[in-house]
Amino acid sequence: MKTTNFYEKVYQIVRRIPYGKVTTYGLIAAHLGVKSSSRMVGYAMNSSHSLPNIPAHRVVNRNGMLTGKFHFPTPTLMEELLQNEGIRVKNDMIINFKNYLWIPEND
DNA sequence: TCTTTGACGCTGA
DNA sequence: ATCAGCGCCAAAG
Repeated sequence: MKTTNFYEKVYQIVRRIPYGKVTTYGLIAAHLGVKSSSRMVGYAMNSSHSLPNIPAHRVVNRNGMLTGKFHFPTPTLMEELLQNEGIRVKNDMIINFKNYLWIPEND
């Protein structure tokens, strides 16, 4: 059957993001083997609101910038959640982003 | 069925 | 180092 598991894969990875950690669209896409489709990852997240336990706020772009914050119920919710996890956000950007960066692995 | 969109990333100037 | 433009690929209308 080989349907498009793209979204499904993305959701699984995002769900695996540990508390206090963040990842990027590019890393997720790369993990799926389609690093060129980094945009699709974010697009998939758009539907993530339909599913629970999808910490979309832990997913940022490769610059560590909260690009998708405007897509949240409130544009401040995303940084609020991140800061709530101990991640410092300044100017919509994660401080020491690289320090909080989490890379999806097969565990 | 075809067109437009899109929470990104990279290369070139 | 900074700015701008193009490319990717899948999903929804």
